[in-house]
Amino acid sequence: MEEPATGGVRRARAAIGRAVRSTLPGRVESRPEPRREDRAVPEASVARLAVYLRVLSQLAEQGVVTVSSEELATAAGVNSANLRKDLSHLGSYGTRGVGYDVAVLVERIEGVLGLTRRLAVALIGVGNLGHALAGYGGFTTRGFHIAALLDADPARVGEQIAGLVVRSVDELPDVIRELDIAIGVIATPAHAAQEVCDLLVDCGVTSILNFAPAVLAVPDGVDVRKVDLAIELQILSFHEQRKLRPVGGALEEVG
Amino acid sequence: MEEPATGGVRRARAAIGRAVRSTLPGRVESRPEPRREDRAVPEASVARLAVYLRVLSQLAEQGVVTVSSEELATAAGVNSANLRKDLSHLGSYGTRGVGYDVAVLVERIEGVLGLTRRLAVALIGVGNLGHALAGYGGFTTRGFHIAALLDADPARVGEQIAGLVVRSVDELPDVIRELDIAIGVIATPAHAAQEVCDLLVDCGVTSILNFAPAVLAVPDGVDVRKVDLAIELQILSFHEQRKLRPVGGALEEVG
DNA sequence: TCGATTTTGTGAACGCATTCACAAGTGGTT
DNA sequence: AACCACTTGTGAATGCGTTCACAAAATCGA
Repeated sequence: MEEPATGGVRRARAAIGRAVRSTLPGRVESRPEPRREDRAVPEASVARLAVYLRVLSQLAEQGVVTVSSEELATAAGVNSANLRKDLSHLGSYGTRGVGYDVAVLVERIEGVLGLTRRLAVALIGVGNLGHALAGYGGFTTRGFHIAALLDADPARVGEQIAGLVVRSVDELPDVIRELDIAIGVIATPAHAAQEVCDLLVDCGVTSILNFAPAVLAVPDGVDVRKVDLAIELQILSFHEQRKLRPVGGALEEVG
Repeated sequence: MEEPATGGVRRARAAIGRAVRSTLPGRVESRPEPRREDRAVPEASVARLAVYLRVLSQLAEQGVVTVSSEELATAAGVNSANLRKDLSHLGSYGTRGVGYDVAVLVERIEGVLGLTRRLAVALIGVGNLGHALAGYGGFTTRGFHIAALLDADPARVGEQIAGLVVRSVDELPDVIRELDIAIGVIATPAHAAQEVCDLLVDCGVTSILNFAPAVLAVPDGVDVRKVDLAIELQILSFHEQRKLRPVGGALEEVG
Protein backbone atom coordinates (compact mmCIF):
# COMPACT_ATOMS: atom_id res chain seq x y z
CA MET A 1 0.00 0.00 0.00
CA GLU A 2 2.51 2.54 -0.92
CA GLU A 3 1.52 3.88 -4.20
CA PRO A 4 1.93 7.57 -4.64
CA ALA A 5 -1.12 9.59 -3.98
CA THR A 6 -1.19 10.87 -7.46
CA GLY A 7 -4.02 8.96 -8.97
CA GLY A 8 -7.64 9.68 -8.85
CA VAL A 9 -9.91 7.40 -6.99
CA ARG A 10 -7.77 4.63 -5.76
CA ARG A 11 -9.76 1.92 -4.26
CA ALA A 12 -8.25 1.06 -0.94
CA ARG A 13 -7.30 -2.49 -1.54
CA ALA A 14 -7.90 -4.43 1.58
CA ALA A 15 -4.69 -5.80 2.90
CA ILE A 16 -6.26 -9.18 2.93
CA GLY A 17 -6.61 -9.43 -0.74
CA ARG A 18 -10.26 -8.78 -1.19
CA ALA A 19 -11.56 -5.35 -1.65
CA VAL A 20 -14.47 -4.75 0.55
CA ARG A 21 -17.37 -2.88 -0.78
CA SER A 22 -19.24 -1.64 2.19
CA THR A 23 -22.83 -0.85 1.83
CA LEU A 24 -22.52 2.67 2.99
CA PRO A 25 -22.74 5.73 0.90
CA GLY A 26 -22.04 3.90 -2.10
CA ARG A 27 -20.12 4.69 -5.00
CA VAL A 28 -19.67 2.85 -8.07
CA GLU A 29 -16.29 2.47 -9.41
CA SER A 30 -15.41 5.59 -11.26
CA ARG A 31 -12.19 5.47 -13.11
CA PRO A 32 -10.06 8.40 -13.91
CA GLU A 33 -11.77 8.24 -17.21
CA PRO A 34 -12.71 11.35 -19.08
CA ARG A 35 -16.29 12.21 -18.59
CA ARG A 36 -18.69 11.72 -21.34
CA GLU A 37 -22.41 11.84 -21.59
CA ASP A 38 -22.57 11.75 -17.89
CA ARG A 39 -25.40 9.41 -17.26
CA ALA A 40 -23.94 8.96 -13.85
CA VAL A 41 -26.78 9.27 -11.43
CA PRO A 42 -25.32 9.85 -7.97
CA GLU A 43 -25.80 7.01 -5.54
CA ALA A 44 -27.78 9.15 -3.15
CA SER A 45 -30.17 10.10 -5.90
CA VAL A 46 -30.83 6.53 -6.88
CA ALA A 47 -32.15 5.67 -3.44
CA ARG A 48 -34.52 8.61 -3.58
CA LEU A 49 -35.67 7.86 -7.10
CA ALA A 50 -37.04 4.61 -5.78
CA VAL A 51 -39.01 6.53 -3.20
CA TYR A 52 -40.33 8.97 -5.76
CA LEU A 53 -41.40 6.04 -7.87
CA ARG A 54 -43.42 4.59 -5.07
CA VAL A 55 -45.16 7.88 -4.40
CA LEU A 56 -45.74 8.51 -8.09
CA SER A 57 -47.32 5.10 -8.50
CA GLN A 58 -49.77 5.91 -5.78
CA LEU A 59 -50.56 9.25 -7.36
CA ALA A 60 -51.12 7.59 -10.70
CA GLU A 61 -53.57 5.19 -9.11
CA GLN A 62 -55.44 8.13 -7.69
CA GLY A 63 -55.73 9.57 -11.14
CA VAL A 64 -53.35 12.44 -10.58
CA VAL A 65 -51.91 13.53 -13.90
CA THR A 66 -49.48 16.25 -12.98
CA VAL A 67 -47.41 16.95 -9.93
CA SER A 68 -45.09 19.79 -8.98
CA SER A 69 -41.67 19.28 -7.45
CA GLU A 70 -42.93 20.85 -4.27
CA GLU A 71 -45.81 18.43 -3.93
CA LEU A 72 -43.79 15.39 -4.80
CA ALA A 73 -40.95 16.43 -2.55
CA THR A 74 -43.28 16.86 0.40
CA ALA A 75 -44.83 13.47 -0.21
CA ALA A 76 -41.40 11.88 -0.42
CA GLY A 77 -40.04 13.70 2.58
CA VAL A 78 -37.27 15.60 0.85
CA ASN A 79 -36.36 19.12 -0.14
CA SER A 80 -37.87 20.21 -3.44
CA ALA A 81 -34.60 21.54 -4.80
CA ASN A 82 -33.06 18.22 -4.00
CA LEU A 83 -35.80 16.46 -5.87
CA ARG A 84 -35.45 18.65 -8.95
CA LYS A 85 -31.74 18.03 -9.00
CA ASP A 86 -32.33 14.32 -8.72
CA LEU A 87 -34.71 14.38 -11.65
CA SER A 88 -32.40 16.56 -13.67
CA HIS A 89 -29.94 13.69 -13.69
CA LEU A 90 -32.30 11.78 -15.91
CA GLY A 91 -32.99 14.60 -18.29
CA SER A 92 -35.61 17.26 -18.43
CA TYR A 93 -39.01 15.79 -18.17
CA GLY A 94 -40.88 18.57 -16.47
CA THR A 95 -42.75 21.56 -17.79
CA ARG A 96 -42.02 24.93 -16.29
CA GLY A 97 -45.01 26.53 -14.73
CA VAL A 98 -46.80 23.21 -14.68
CA GLY A 99 -44.83 20.39 -13.13
CA TYR A 100 -44.16 16.81 -14.06
CA ASP A 101 -46.41 14.39 -15.88
CA VAL A 102 -46.88 11.54 -13.48
CA ALA A 103 -47.07 8.79 -16.07
CA VAL A 104 -44.02 10.00 -17.93
CA LEU A 105 -42.01 10.27 -14.76
CA VAL A 106 -42.97 6.79 -13.62
CA GLU A 107 -41.86 5.35 -16.90
CA ARG A 108 -38.65 7.30 -16.90
CA ILE A 109 -37.65 6.29 -13.39
CA GLU A 110 -38.51 2.68 -14.02
CA GLY A 111 -36.28 2.83 -17.03
CA VAL A 112 -33.36 4.26 -15.12
CA LEU A 113 -33.70 1.74 -12.30
CA GLY A 114 -33.94 -1.09 -14.77
CA LEU A 115 -37.36 -2.20 -13.63
CA THR A 116 -38.72 -2.90 -17.06
CA ARG A 117 -37.55 -6.45 -16.96
CA ARG A 118 -38.19 -8.59 -13.90
CA LEU A 119 -34.96 -9.69 -12.29
CA ALA A 120 -34.82 -13.13 -10.75
CA VAL A 121 -33.90 -13.31 -7.10
CA ALA A 122 -32.55 -16.27 -5.17
CA LEU A 123 -33.05 -16.30 -1.42
CA ILE A 124 -30.56 -18.28 0.59
CA GLY A 125 -31.47 -19.14 4.15
CA VAL A 126 -35.06 -19.96 4.94
CA GLY A 127 -34.96 -19.53 8.67
CA ASN A 128 -37.09 -17.14 10.62
CA LEU A 129 -36.35 -14.07 8.58
CA GLY A 130 -35.87 -15.78 5.26
CA HIS A 131 -39.21 -17.45 5.61
CA ALA A 132 -40.88 -14.10 6.04
CA LEU A 133 -39.04 -12.57 3.13
CA ALA A 134 -40.13 -15.40 0.89
CA GLY A 135 -43.74 -14.64 1.63
CA TYR A 136 -43.34 -10.91 1.69
CA GLY A 137 -45.36 -9.28 -1.02
CA GLY A 138 -43.24 -6.17 -1.17
CA PHE A 139 -40.64 -7.96 -3.20
CA THR A 140 -42.68 -9.27 -6.02
CA THR A 141 -44.81 -6.22 -6.44
CA ARG A 142 -42.30 -4.30 -8.41
CA GLY A 143 -39.69 -5.49 -10.78
CA PHE A 144 -38.63 -8.67 -9.06
CA HIS A 145 -39.66 -12.19 -8.42
CA ILE A 146 -38.23 -14.68 -6.05
CA ALA A 147 -37.27 -17.55 -8.29
CA ALA A 148 -35.62 -19.86 -5.81
CA LEU A 149 -35.29 -20.66 -2.12
CA LEU A 150 -32.28 -22.50 -0.76
CA ASP A 151 -31.08 -23.69 2.59
CA ALA A 152 -28.22 -25.71 3.97
CA ASP A 153 -30.35 -27.57 6.49
CA PRO A 154 -31.43 -30.93 5.03
CA ALA A 155 -34.49 -30.80 7.26
CA ARG A 156 -35.70 -27.74 5.43
CA VAL A 157 -34.93 -28.87 1.93
CA GLY A 158 -38.06 -30.02 0.21
CA GLU A 159 -40.32 -27.87 2.29
CA GLN A 160 -42.72 -25.74 0.30
CA ILE A 161 -42.93 -22.03 0.96
CA ALA A 162 -44.90 -19.46 -0.96
CA GLY A 163 -45.28 -21.88 -3.82
CA LEU A 164 -41.62 -22.75 -4.04
CA VAL A 165 -39.82 -25.86 -2.96
CA VAL A 166 -36.73 -25.25 -0.87
CA ARG A 167 -33.65 -26.64 -2.54
CA SER A 168 -30.26 -27.49 -1.12
CA VAL A 169 -27.65 -24.79 -1.16
CA ASP A 170 -25.43 -27.30 -2.90
CA GLU A 171 -27.56 -26.80 -5.96
CA LEU A 172 -26.91 -23.08 -5.99
CA PRO A 173 -24.70 -23.13 -9.09
CA ASP A 174 -27.30 -25.04 -11.05
CA VAL A 175 -30.12 -22.86 -9.81
CA ILE A 176 -28.32 -19.70 -10.77
CA ARG A 177 -27.73 -20.93 -14.28
CA GLU A 178 -31.13 -22.47 -14.83
CA LEU A 179 -33.11 -19.54 -13.54
CA ASP A 180 -30.79 -16.77 -14.60
CA ILE A 181 -30.52 -15.37 -11.11
CA ALA A 182 -29.41 -11.74 -11.03
CA ILE A 183 -29.64 -10.99 -7.34
CA GLY A 184 -28.79 -13.07 -4.31
CA VAL A 185 -30.43 -12.39 -0.96
CA ILE A 186 -28.55 -13.77 2.01
CA ALA A 187 -30.67 -14.52 5.05
CA THR A 188 -28.47 -17.10 6.69
CA PRO A 189 -26.87 -16.98 10.13
CA ALA A 190 -23.84 -14.72 10.25
CA HIS A 191 -21.32 -17.53 10.31
CA ALA A 192 -22.50 -18.87 6.97
CA ALA A 193 -22.85 -15.58 5.16
CA GLN A 194 -19.36 -15.23 3.73
CA GLU A 195 -19.36 -18.75 2.41
CA VAL A 196 -22.69 -18.28 0.66
CA CYS A 197 -21.50 -14.96 -0.64
CA ASP A 198 -18.40 -16.49 -2.15
CA LEU A 199 -20.51 -19.14 -3.77
CA LEU A 200 -22.78 -16.53 -5.32
CA VAL A 201 -19.88 -14.51 -6.60
CA ASP A 202 -18.21 -17.55 -8.06
CA CYS A 203 -21.38 -18.28 -9.95
CA GLY A 204 -21.38 -14.82 -11.45
CA VAL A 205 -23.87 -13.03 -9.27
CA THR A 206 -22.79 -9.41 -8.85
CA SER A 207 -25.63 -8.01 -6.78
CA ILE A 208 -26.17 -9.13 -3.22
CA LEU A 209 -28.54 -8.08 -0.49
CA ASN A 210 -27.25 -9.19 2.89
CA PHE A 211 -29.44 -9.59 5.95
CA ALA A 212 -26.85 -11.47 7.95
CA PRO A 213 -25.02 -9.46 10.58
CA ALA A 214 -21.63 -9.89 8.99
CA VAL A 215 -19.31 -7.85 6.84
CA LEU A 216 -18.97 -9.44 3.44
CA ALA A 217 -15.76 -9.28 1.47
CA VAL A 218 -16.29 -9.29 -2.26
CA PRO A 219 -14.17 -8.51 -5.30
CA ASP A 220 -14.48 -5.27 -7.19
CA GLY A 221 -17.46 -5.08 -9.40
CA VAL A 222 -19.79 -6.80 -6.99
CA ASP A 223 -22.36 -4.66 -5.22
CA VAL A 224 -23.42 -5.53 -1.72
CA ARG A 225 -26.13 -3.81 0.22
CA LYS A 226 -26.75 -4.75 3.79
CA VAL A 227 -29.73 -4.56 6.05
CA ASP A 228 -28.87 -4.99 9.69
CA LEU A 229 -31.77 -4.73 12.07
CA ALA A 230 -29.70 -4.61 15.23
CA ILE A 231 -27.64 -1.76 13.86
CA GLU A 232 -30.72 0.23 13.01
CA LEU A 233 -31.90 -0.10 16.58
CA GLN A 234 -28.50 0.84 17.92
CA ILE A 235 -28.51 4.01 15.91
CA LEU A 236 -31.89 4.90 17.34
CA SER A 237 -30.55 4.07 20.77
CA PHE A 238 -27.72 6.53 20.28
CA HIS A 239 -30.16 9.34 19.55
CA GLU A 240 -32.43 8.26 22.33
CA GLN A 241 -29.56 8.62 24.74
CA ARG A 242 -28.75 12.07 23.47
CA LYS A 243 -32.29 13.19 24.06
CA LEU A 244 -32.21 12.10 27.67
CA ARG A 245 -28.95 13.70 28.48
CA PRO A 246 -28.76 17.17 26.95
CA VAL A 247 -25.39 17.31 25.34
CA GLY A 248 -22.41 18.67 27.06
CA GLY A 249 -23.50 21.64 29.00
CA ALA A 250 -26.36 23.99 28.49
CA LEU A 251 -29.87 23.16 27.58
CA GLU A 252 -29.07 23.36 23.98
CA GLU A 253 -31.42 20.61 23.15
CA VAL A 254 -31.94 18.99 19.92
CA GLY A 255 -34.19 20.86 17.60
CA MET B 1 -21.97 1.72 -0.19
CA GLU B 2 -24.90 1.15 1.50
CA GLU B 3 -26.56 2.09 3.49
CA PRO B 4 -27.08 2.43 4.87
CA ALA B 5 -28.82 2.32 3.72
CA THR B 6 -29.94 3.62 3.40
CA GLY B 7 -28.70 6.72 4.36
CA GLY B 8 -28.70 7.97 7.85
CA VAL B 9 -31.17 9.03 10.33
CA ARG B 10 -33.25 11.51 8.62
CA ARG B 11 -34.16 14.00 11.16
CA ALA B 12 -37.83 14.39 11.42
CA ARG B 13 -39.29 17.07 9.33
CA ALA B 14 -42.59 18.69 9.63
CA ALA B 15 -44.98 17.21 7.19
CA ILE B 16 -45.37 20.45 5.38
CA GLY B 17 -42.93 22.94 6.66
CA ARG B 18 -39.37 22.94 5.68
CA ALA B 19 -36.43 24.21 7.46
CA VAL B 20 -35.40 21.10 9.20
CA ARG B 21 -32.73 22.51 11.34
CA SER B 22 -30.33 19.74 11.30
CA THR B 23 -30.08 19.64 15.04
CA LEU B 24 -26.42 19.06 14.79
CA PRO B 25 -24.52 21.06 17.33
CA GLY B 26 -23.47 23.10 14.45
CA ARG B 27 -19.86 23.68 14.32
CA VAL B 28 -18.80 24.49 17.74
CA GLU B 29 -15.95 26.67 16.78
CA SER B 30 -14.81 26.11 20.27
CA ARG B 31 -11.21 25.95 21.14
CA PRO B 32 -9.33 22.83 20.33
CA GLU B 33 -10.49 21.23 23.52
CA PRO B 34 -12.14 17.92 22.73
CA ARG B 35 -12.57 17.75 26.44
CA ARG B 36 -15.31 15.76 27.98
CA GLU B 37 -17.37 13.26 26.13
CA ASP B 38 -17.92 15.37 23.14
CA ARG B 39 -21.32 14.39 21.93
CA ALA B 40 -20.72 15.58 18.43
CA VAL B 41 -20.46 12.15 16.89
CA PRO B 42 -21.36 12.51 13.21
CA GLU B 43 -24.29 10.50 12.02
CA ALA B 44 -22.20 8.53 9.58
CA SER B 45 -19.83 7.53 12.33
CA VAL B 46 -22.58 6.22 14.56
CA ALA B 47 -23.63 3.67 11.99
CA ARG B 48 -20.08 2.43 11.69
CA LEU B 49 -19.53 2.33 15.43
CA ALA B 50 -22.25 -0.28 15.60
CA VAL B 51 -20.35 -2.33 13.06
CA TYR B 52 -17.09 -1.96 14.92
CA LEU B 53 -18.84 -3.09 18.05
CA ARG B 54 -20.03 -6.26 16.42
CA VAL B 55 -16.56 -7.06 15.15
CA LEU B 56 -14.95 -6.20 18.44
CA SER B 57 -17.33 -8.46 20.31
CA GLN B 58 -16.29 -11.33 18.12
CA LEU B 59 -12.63 -10.53 18.66
CA ALA B 60 -13.17 -10.42 22.40
CA GLU B 61 -14.74 -13.85 22.28
CA GLN B 62 -11.72 -15.14 20.47
CA GLY B 63 -9.57 -13.83 23.23
CA VAL B 64 -7.99 -11.04 21.23
CA VAL B 65 -6.82 -8.34 23.60
CA THR B 66 -5.49 -5.65 21.32
CA VAL B 67 -6.30 -4.60 17.80
CA SER B 68 -4.82 -2.02 15.47
CA SER B 69 -6.90 0.40 13.43
CA GLU B 70 -5.73 -1.32 10.30
CA GLU B 71 -6.90 -4.74 11.43
CA LEU B 72 -10.20 -3.54 12.77
CA ALA B 73 -10.84 -1.42 9.70
CA THR B 74 -10.25 -4.34 7.39
CA ALA B 75 -12.59 -6.53 9.39
CA ALA B 76 -15.24 -3.85 9.32
CA GLY B 77 -14.79 -3.07 5.66
CA VAL B 78 -13.72 0.53 6.01
CA ASN B 79 -10.68 2.70 5.56
CA SER B 80 -8.39 2.74 8.58
CA ALA B 81 -8.13 6.52 8.63
CA ASN B 82 -11.88 6.67 8.64
CA LEU B 83 -12.02 4.31 11.56
CA ARG B 84 -9.49 6.27 13.56
CA LYS B 85 -11.43 9.43 12.98
CA ASP B 86 -14.61 7.73 14.06
CA LEU B 87 -13.00 6.57 17.26
CA SER B 88 -11.44 9.95 17.86
CA HIS B 89 -14.95 11.34 18.25
CA LEU B 90 -15.28 9.41 21.45
CA GLY B 91 -11.97 10.43 22.87
CA SER B 92 -8.55 8.89 22.74
CA TYR B 93 -8.67 5.32 23.80
CA GLY B 94 -5.88 3.90 21.74
CA THR B 95 -2.20 3.54 22.44
CA ARG B 96 0.21 4.73 19.81
CA GLY B 97 2.47 2.04 18.57
CA VAL B 98 0.17 -0.60 20.00
CA GLY B 99 -3.45 -0.22 19.03
CA TYR B 100 -6.73 -0.37 20.89
CA ASP B 101 -7.66 -2.48 23.85
CA VAL B 102 -10.59 -4.55 22.67
CA ALA B 103 -12.42 -4.68 25.99
CA VAL B 104 -12.06 -0.97 26.60
CA LEU B 105 -13.28 -0.12 23.14
CA VAL B 106 -16.29 -2.40 23.43
CA GLU B 107 -17.27 -0.75 26.67
CA ARG B 108 -16.71 2.71 25.30
CA ILE B 109 -18.79 2.17 22.17
CA GLU B 110 -21.57 0.54 24.13
CA GLY B 111 -21.60 3.58 26.32
CA VAL B 112 -21.83 6.00 23.44
CA LEU B 113 -24.59 4.02 21.76
CA GLY B 114 -26.49 3.81 25.00
CA LEU B 115 -26.48 0.04 25.09
CA THR B 116 -25.81 -0.27 28.77
CA ARG B 117 -29.47 -0.30 29.59
CA ARG B 118 -31.86 -2.49 27.63
CA LEU B 119 -34.40 -0.42 25.80
CA ALA B 120 -37.91 -1.78 25.49
CA VAL B 121 -39.23 -2.21 21.98
CA ALA B 122 -42.85 -2.47 20.87
CA LEU B 123 -43.55 -4.16 17.57
CA ILE B 124 -46.72 -3.16 15.80
CA GLY B 125 -47.97 -5.40 13.04
CA VAL B 126 -47.55 -9.12 13.38
CA GLY B 127 -48.03 -10.11 9.79
CA ASN B 128 -45.55 -11.97 7.71
CA LEU B 129 -42.58 -9.76 8.41
CA GLY B 130 -43.56 -8.74 11.91
CA HIS B 131 -43.88 -12.34 12.90
CA ALA B 132 -40.35 -13.02 11.79
CA LEU B 133 -38.99 -9.96 13.53
CA ALA B 134 -40.64 -11.04 16.77
CA GLY B 135 -38.77 -14.29 16.66
CA TYR B 136 -35.57 -12.86 15.30
CA GLY B 137 -32.74 -13.34 17.72
CA GLY B 138 -30.69 -10.49 16.36
CA PHE B 139 -32.81 -7.99 18.18
CA THR B 140 -32.60 -9.29 21.66
CA THR B 141 -28.98 -10.23 21.56
CA ARG B 142 -27.71 -6.78 22.13
CA GLY B 143 -29.19 -3.97 24.08
CA PHE B 144 -32.85 -4.49 23.33
CA HIS B 145 -35.78 -6.64 24.14
CA ILE B 146 -39.10 -6.85 22.46
CA ALA B 147 -41.53 -6.07 25.22
CA ALA B 148 -44.80 -6.07 23.34
CA LEU B 149 -46.47 -7.20 20.15
CA LEU B 150 -49.56 -5.47 18.83
CA ASP B 151 -51.84 -5.84 15.86
CA ALA B 152 -55.05 -4.30 14.61
CA ASP B 153 -56.50 -7.57 13.40
CA PRO B 154 -58.79 -9.02 16.11
CA ALA B 155 -58.07 -12.45 14.72
CA ARG B 156 -54.43 -12.07 15.64
CA VAL B 157 -54.94 -10.56 19.06
CA GLY B 158 -54.41 -13.17 21.74
CA GLU B 159 -52.10 -15.25 19.64
CA GLN B 160 -48.85 -16.14 21.31
CA ILE B 161 -45.57 -15.49 19.53
CA ALA B 162 -42.09 -15.89 20.89
CA GLY B 163 -43.45 -15.99 24.39
CA LEU B 164 -45.56 -12.88 24.05
CA VAL B 165 -49.28 -12.50 23.67
CA VAL B 166 -50.35 -10.22 20.84
CA ARG B 167 -52.37 -7.31 22.12
CA SER B 168 -54.72 -4.98 20.33
CA VAL B 169 -53.25 -1.84 18.87
CA ASP B 170 -55.93 0.01 20.80
CA GLU B 171 -53.99 -0.75 23.91
CA LEU B 172 -50.87 0.89 22.57
CA PRO B 173 -51.02 3.90 24.92
CA ASP B 174 -51.33 1.64 27.94
CA VAL B 175 -48.61 -0.67 26.74
CA ILE B 176 -46.21 2.17 26.17
CA ARG B 177 -46.74 3.49 29.66
CA GLU B 178 -46.71 0.18 31.42
CA LEU B 179 -43.64 -1.18 29.74
CA ASP B 180 -41.78 2.06 29.28
CA ILE B 181 -41.42 1.55 25.55
CA ALA B 182 -38.59 3.57 24.03
CA ILE B 183 -38.67 2.37 20.45
CA GLY B 184 -41.56 1.54 18.17
CA VAL B 185 -41.11 -0.82 15.26
CA ILE B 186 -43.74 -0.51 12.55
CA ALA B 187 -44.31 -3.64 10.49
CA THR B 188 -47.83 -2.93 9.34
CA PRO B 189 -49.11 -2.58 5.79
CA ALA B 190 -48.22 0.76 4.24
CA HIS B 191 -51.70 2.21 4.54
CA ALA B 192 -51.71 1.84 8.30
CA ALA B 193 -48.19 3.05 8.95
CA GLN B 194 -48.85 6.76 9.36
CA GLU B 195 -51.72 6.18 11.73
CA VAL B 196 -49.67 3.90 13.93
CA CYS B 197 -46.80 6.35 13.75
CA ASP B 198 -49.00 9.20 14.94
CA LEU B 199 -50.20 7.07 17.79
CA LEU B 200 -46.67 6.27 18.86
CA VAL B 201 -45.63 9.89 18.70
CA ASP B 202 -48.67 10.98 20.67
CA CYS B 203 -47.69 8.55 23.35
CA GLY B 204 -44.25 10.05 23.59
CA VAL B 205 -42.20 7.59 21.57
CA THR B 206 -39.45 9.48 19.75
CA SER B 207 -37.61 6.65 18.05
CA ILE B 208 -39.23 4.68 15.28
CA LEU B 209 -38.03 1.96 12.97
CA ASN B 210 -40.29 1.69 9.95
CA PHE B 211 -40.53 -1.39 7.78
CA ALA B 212 -43.66 -0.26 5.97
CA PRO B 213 -43.12 1.09 2.46
CA ALA B 214 -44.42 4.54 3.30
CA VAL B 215 -42.96 7.93 4.07
CA LEU B 216 -43.73 8.88 7.64
CA ALA B 217 -44.34 12.46 8.66
CA VAL B 218 -43.33 13.19 12.21
CA PRO B 219 -42.71 16.30 14.24
CA ASP B 220 -39.26 17.61 14.98
CA GLY B 221 -37.43 15.71 17.65
CA VAL B 222 -38.64 12.32 16.51
CA ASP B 223 -36.19 10.04 14.78
CA VAL B 224 -37.35 7.70 12.09
CA ARG B 225 -35.26 5.12 10.36
CA LYS B 226 -36.68 3.13 7.53
CA VAL B 227 -35.92 -0.24 6.08
CA ASP B 228 -37.45 -0.78 2.70
CA LEU B 229 -36.67 -4.09 1.08
CA ALA B 230 -38.07 -3.20 -2.31
CA ILE B 231 -35.95 -0.08 -2.47
CA GLU B 232 -32.82 -2.01 -1.64
CA LEU B 233 -33.51 -4.34 -4.52
CA GLN B 234 -34.23 -1.45 -6.85
CA ILE B 235 -30.90 0.13 -6.04
CA LEU B 236 -29.19 -3.13 -6.87
CA SER B 237 -31.22 -3.28 -10.05
CA PHE B 238 -29.93 0.12 -11.06
CA HIS B 239 -26.34 -1.00 -10.77
CA GLU B 240 -27.11 -4.28 -12.44
CA GLN B 241 -28.39 -2.39 -15.40
CA ARG B 242 -25.31 -0.23 -15.55
CA LYS B 243 -23.13 -3.28 -15.65
CA LEU B 244 -24.93 -4.65 -18.65
CA ARG B 245 -24.85 -1.45 -20.55
CA PRO B 246 -21.46 0.14 -20.02
CA VAL B 247 -22.52 3.62 -19.22
CA GLY B 248 -22.22 6.11 -21.97
CA GLY B 249 -20.34 3.32 -23.54
CA ALA B 250 -18.21 3.59 -26.57
CA LEU B 251 -21.38 3.31 -28.58
CA GLU B 252 -22.73 6.56 -27.45
CA GLU B 253 -20.56 9.18 -28.93
CA VAL B 254 -23.33 11.62 -28.57
CA GLY B 255 -21.68 14.85 -27.88
C1' DT C 1 19.89 6.73 26.68
C1' DC C 2 19.19 6.59 21.91
C1' DG C 3 17.41 5.23 17.72
C1' DA C 4 14.35 2.18 15.06
C1' DT C 5 9.76 0.89 14.47
C1' DT C 6 5.01 0.98 14.98
C1' DT C 7 0.59 3.08 15.23
C1' DT C 8 -2.42 6.65 16.84
C1' DG C 9 -4.67 11.18 16.36
C1' DT C 10 -5.60 15.00 13.47
C1' DG C 11 -5.05 19.22 10.34
C1' DA C 12 -5.77 19.84 5.67
C1' DA C 13 -7.23 18.55 1.13
C1' DC C 14 -10.57 16.68 -1.46
C1' DG C 15 -14.97 15.17 -3.25
C1' DC C 16 -19.77 14.41 -2.94
C1' DA C 17 -24.41 15.94 -1.51
C1' DT C 18 -27.68 19.40 -0.24
C1' DT C 19 -29.53 23.80 -0.35
C1' DC C 20 -29.96 28.43 -2.09
C1' DA C 21 -31.38 31.63 -5.34
C1' DC C 22 -32.65 33.06 -9.66
C1' DA C 23 -32.98 33.16 -14.82
C1' DA C 24 -35.72 31.07 -18.10
C1' DG C 25 -39.88 28.91 -19.67
C1' DT C 26 -45.09 28.11 -19.49
C1' DG C 27 -49.98 28.96 -19.22
C1' DG C 28 -53.61 31.94 -18.14
C1' DT C 29 -55.82 36.52 -18.19
C1' DT C 30 -56.93 40.82 -19.74
C1' DA D 1 -49.61 41.51 -26.90
C1' DA D 2 -48.35 42.44 -22.51
C1' DC D 3 -48.47 41.04 -17.99
C1' DC D 4 -48.68 37.95 -14.10
C1' DA D 5 -48.34 33.87 -11.38
C1' DC D 6 -46.12 29.77 -11.26
C1' DT D 7 -42.53 26.16 -11.69
C1' DT D 8 -38.52 24.03 -13.63
C1' DG D 9 -33.55 23.55 -14.21
C1' DT D 10 -29.11 24.80 -12.66
C1' DG D 11 -24.81 27.59 -11.28
C1' DA D 12 -23.02 28.82 -6.96
C1' DA D 13 -22.59 28.40 -2.11
C1' DT D 14 -22.49 25.67 1.65
C1' DG D 15 -21.95 21.69 4.43
C1' DC D 16 -20.69 16.99 5.44
C1' DG D 17 -17.82 13.01 5.10
C1' DT D 18 -13.70 10.60 3.58
C1' DT D 19 -9.00 10.22 2.68
C1' DC D 20 -4.29 11.78 2.86
C1' DA D 21 -0.19 12.51 5.16
C1' DC D 22 2.53 13.34 8.93
C1' DA D 23 3.84 14.74 13.69
C1' DA D 24 3.36 12.88 18.14
C1' DA D 25 3.34 9.05 21.32
C1' DA D 26 4.67 4.45 22.73
C1' DT D 27 7.45 0.16 22.77
C1' DC D 28 11.57 -2.42 22.11
C1' DG D 29 16.38 -3.56 21.70
C1' DA D 30 20.96 -2.53 22.24
